[in-house]
Amino acid sequence: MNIGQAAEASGVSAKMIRYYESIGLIPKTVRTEAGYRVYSDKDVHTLRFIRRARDLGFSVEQIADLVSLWQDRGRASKDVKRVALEHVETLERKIAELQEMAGTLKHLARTCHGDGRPDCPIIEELASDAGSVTSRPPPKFGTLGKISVRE
Amino acid sequence: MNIGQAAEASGVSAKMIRYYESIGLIPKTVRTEAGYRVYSDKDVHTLRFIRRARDLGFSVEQIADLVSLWQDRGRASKDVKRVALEHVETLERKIAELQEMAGTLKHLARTCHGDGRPDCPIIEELASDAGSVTSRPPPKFGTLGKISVRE
DNA sequence: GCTTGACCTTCCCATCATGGGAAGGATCAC
DNA sequence: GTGATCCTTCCCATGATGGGAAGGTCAAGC
Repeated sequence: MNIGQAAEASGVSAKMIRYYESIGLIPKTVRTEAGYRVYSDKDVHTLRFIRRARDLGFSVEQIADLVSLWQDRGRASKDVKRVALEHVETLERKIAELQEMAGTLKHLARTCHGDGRPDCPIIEELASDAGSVTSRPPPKFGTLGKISVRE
Repeated sequence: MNIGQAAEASGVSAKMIRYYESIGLIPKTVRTEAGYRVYSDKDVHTLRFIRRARDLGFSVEQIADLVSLWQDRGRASKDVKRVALEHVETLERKIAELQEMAGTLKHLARTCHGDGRPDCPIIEELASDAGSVTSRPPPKFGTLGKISVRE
């Protein structure tokens, strides 16, 4: 099977399959004489595993752990559980951070007329001289990076 | 005031101040003869405004809107409110997405012994042949990008 | 006046996962 | 054999941020 079919079957784009190969997440495939990558059903299975883990928000690094645990038949389930629960914690920290942003904004928006007049508590809060706009200001040297909410 | 002092006073790093200037979010500053950027208290005020908006998760693009609304004394508060509420919606979509991931994982983790034995529902779910791991699979051609949960 | 350290400048690189696209070769269906 | 569709590699872009190098500037202390 060529890369396009493997992509179709696994839900991982051809571009990403090549990328995963380049960073060593998946091994280099067999090639045809012409240099085309060739995939087996087993490879597709692995790719699907990876896609599911991505859908759950695991980083490529964590996925590498998960894949090797998956392929280690003697693994201890606690090792898998640990990876999963650590990720849950990360997710929950992010959720809390986003919720604080959304909460602050909703509160400000509630107090804003939202009509044709110029006075607006939202702008005023952003422009205020006081410390921080969030209740717990993001620690300058904290462990949490900026949250990305790009679409 | 030099860039370092402006950074200190505003909470925006010197690196980011230069970046914001380079992309046109803030205007080019006056320079000393030696080429050093010079900032006024008003500039610092603007930078602090920007930092607060960043803390609330607004993108640089949205911040550009907010800054120009801020500086437009005749703005309609509804224009500010719209930007804010659109961002709240984005935040809430992200929150829901992260919550779904966390929920799925917590459920799987609950059913995993987490001991020395190898059998693990988490891995099994990732490796399963069924469709998607999340209840509503991320639409392949949807409007929502991948969620970033990097730290 | 000269040295030293702290500051500033620009420029390039890295992140992380992903896609776009170009240039060129391979394969396949007709 | 020809055109369409695939594949290859390579480079670039995203978004906000930091790291760091190479070199210029400035102020304080001697």
